[in-house]
Amino acid sequence: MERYNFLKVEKKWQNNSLSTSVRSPKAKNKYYCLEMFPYPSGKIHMGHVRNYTIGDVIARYKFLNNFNVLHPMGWDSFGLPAENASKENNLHPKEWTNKNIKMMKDQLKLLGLSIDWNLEISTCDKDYYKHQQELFIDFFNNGLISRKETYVNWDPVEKTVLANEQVVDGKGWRSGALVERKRLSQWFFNITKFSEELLKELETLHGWPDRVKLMQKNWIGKSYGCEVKFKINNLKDFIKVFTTRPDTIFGASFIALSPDHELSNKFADNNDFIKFKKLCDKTGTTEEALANAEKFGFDTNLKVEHPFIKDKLLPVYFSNFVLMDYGTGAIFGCPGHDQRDFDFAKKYGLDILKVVSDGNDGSLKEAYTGSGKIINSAFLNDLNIDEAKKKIIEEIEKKQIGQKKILFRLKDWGISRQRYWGCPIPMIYLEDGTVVPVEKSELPILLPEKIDLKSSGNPLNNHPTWKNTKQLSTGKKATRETDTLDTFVDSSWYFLRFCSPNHKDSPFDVEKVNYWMPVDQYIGGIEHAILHLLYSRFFTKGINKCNTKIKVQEPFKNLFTQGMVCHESYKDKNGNWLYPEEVEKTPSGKTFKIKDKTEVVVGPPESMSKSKKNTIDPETMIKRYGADSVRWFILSDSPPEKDIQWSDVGVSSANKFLQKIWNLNYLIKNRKNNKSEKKIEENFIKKINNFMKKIDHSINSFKFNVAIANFYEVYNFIKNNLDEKIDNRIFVSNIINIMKLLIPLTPHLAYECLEILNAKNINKWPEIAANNVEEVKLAVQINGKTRGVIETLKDEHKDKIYEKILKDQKLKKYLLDNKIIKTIFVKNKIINYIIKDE
RNA sequence: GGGCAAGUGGCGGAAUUGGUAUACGCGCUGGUCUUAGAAACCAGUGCCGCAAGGCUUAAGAGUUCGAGUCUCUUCUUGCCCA
Repeated sequence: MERYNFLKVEKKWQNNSLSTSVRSPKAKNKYYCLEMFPYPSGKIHMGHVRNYTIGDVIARYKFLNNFNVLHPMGWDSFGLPAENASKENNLHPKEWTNKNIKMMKDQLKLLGLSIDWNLEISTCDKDYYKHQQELFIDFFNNGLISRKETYVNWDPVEKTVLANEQVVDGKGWRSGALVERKRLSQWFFNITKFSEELLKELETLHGWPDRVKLMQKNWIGKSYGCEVKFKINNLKDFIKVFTTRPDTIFGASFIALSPDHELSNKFADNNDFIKFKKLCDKTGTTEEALANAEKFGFDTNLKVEHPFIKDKLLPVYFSNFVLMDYGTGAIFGCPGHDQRDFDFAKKYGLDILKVVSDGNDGSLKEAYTGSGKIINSAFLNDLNIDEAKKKIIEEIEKKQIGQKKILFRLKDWGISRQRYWGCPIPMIYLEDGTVVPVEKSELPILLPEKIDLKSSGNPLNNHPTWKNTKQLSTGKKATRETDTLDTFVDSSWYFLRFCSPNHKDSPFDVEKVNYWMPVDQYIGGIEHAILHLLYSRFFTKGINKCNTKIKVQEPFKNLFTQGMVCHESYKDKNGNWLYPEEVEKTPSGKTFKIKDKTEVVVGPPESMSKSKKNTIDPETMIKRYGADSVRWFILSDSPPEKDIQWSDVGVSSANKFLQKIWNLNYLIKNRKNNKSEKKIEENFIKKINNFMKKIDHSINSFKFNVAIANFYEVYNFIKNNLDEKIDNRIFVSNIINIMKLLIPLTPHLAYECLEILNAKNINKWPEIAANNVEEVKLAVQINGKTRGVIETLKDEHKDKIYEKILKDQKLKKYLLDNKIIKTIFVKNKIINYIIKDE
């Protein structure tokens, strides 16, 4: 017997269109299978392997089930790492990126994926970003883009603006630097115009995990509240505040304004205020940063009148925890029932009033935000919170000092980045100050080839000539926008471009988009649950608005979020991280460094990351065990939505099992034609069909680990039946069916085995009989406890079953010695006798 | 602090959705083969017990003829939001 040569076989099938294409244009139904495209960092990692293997299983499964499958791949190839790499080794970002793409593509090909490489796109390619610029102009002309001067999160290390969601714990997500507030003029996508739609249509996404929908819902954050005007004492002016807790208005003890509130103009020359404002700039702009930061304020010495308590005056402060772009930039502070207000009141010695009963009589040690009856609030007393909200809003509206208001937490999407390696924004500034888009005929606005990335500041702005231009229609002098687009823009429409990636005149061929979209199955990491998916939904809606011929409303019909690939980490005695290949384990469980035999500290399994060196290189594994083994292992060990722990033993045993399948195939090929016996054959066919049903069901419902368990079972079954009295033609044809089921998981091995068995119509999922069960195993329970199992015919009557049970030595004693009070009978499943001692 | 998941052998995990708990794999134990090891093959493997049998799905209660699955309480872990 020849040993399975995966190197030879995998190469063979990776170059055979029978096994690489999943397109069948004549098929009745289409299926768009998409995995999140990678950033070309240089090498694929195990996360990619998992993501793309899952996608490949689905694409192949659908193809074999007679779908015309679109399964493309591309590169999210703009972004900062290319600039950093360029600084380090003097390689132009474009060259660095394209070199990485080439390497990663070669690696992906080793996995044997059914990707249609003719559709490949790269977002840094001018043929891609040209169309992105066109979409930008369309969005601009349709009022979906605006320019606003706002405070932004400024990353002082990367010297760029960060979106709120790129700020984690007050630090830049990539650099880790403390984020500062800076006032800048920025381009924004007006995603908030779709707040209501983005929220509402979540309900139509039945194929999305609930938790992703919930995360988006919370992110959009619709809240009902109310605006109230507080009259400034001795002045005619009002301060308009927004609150989601109008029910606590009787507990108000101060007004807090954002440092950017319009009233701040009055203090522009006040040195103390300027100092205070500088201090505020050190706090970030995220809600989280504001909540955690120490609260401080600046007393305006102004007072406002309480609208419902006669003669009560409230002090007005500027404070660092109120955001200008949420609500009106002003709040009333109710220290008793909001922790931030509580902290502030403590610091400045302001009143802390209780207006919602917490069930205790004593004073509050922290803000009480739970439910309870309203107290100390005149006409609101004894109402619960919701009733009080309704009542007070009525009163506020009656007094004409405010009204009910719906507010969203979602903010417009700032897209300006002060970087070189991104899509140029196709806008120009005329000398008279007007800002207009360039003519579409001028597109693409190309990035300059020569660029200085080593000086600080915005590289395009530093460029000697690039920004100088003229308005095409008038010939007027103009300056180009020198910011580039956030790379999240690039990935917000690539799934649409894949439908017609080579379409020249416009971003997409409408007919093809309407045929392929929506994506039937989108697969990627949970880390994109909010941003990428929300932006993509926004883009689809925006495109819809600009081009009414596009029919798609929601881009991703079904979403699957796979778990991470984890590995334990290793540290030597000096605290340096070690790669797994630098350590060795003794059978007793000790781990030591191979180099000097010193002991190593083993950390818990965590997501693979370069910084912790707990990575396993996919290419090394593929070369050692074969792509099929790697695919098999990564599918087998855990359900795909959960984290998986990488295990060398696991891949190795996957490899052993695939060798066993190969050996079995060889045995079948050379099997002698035994005398056949009809009953045995029928039973064999029935059993195989049951296995096929299980496997089909498992793959179809994304339970790949279960599918693989089913394969082990059917393997054991076939192996034990090799010498049975089964005609060889029947034997082989059934095995061929099983091998076909193997195609989605381990395509190379499966195609090779099928070829050896002379299978016909290889790319067709076998027919699986719906229900061929004639005999069933029925559990026999006594008082709810299972006491045995009997075989019965399907749908057999319970009296017959009773007769059968009486023939069973073990079971009959329970029934004959006792009185049966009741019988619960569930057809083909259980029979339960309730008995009583006699 | 709030919300959402989840908790099953030594380990990864299964359970057709309220109906035989622990499938399948890893590991381990014994055996065959081998000069030896690796590989391969065979057998065993939830716990207690010689056995008959009993117990067991984080802990406790409840609903039900019947609960890993449904309800409540508690504990633990993870994720998201503050």
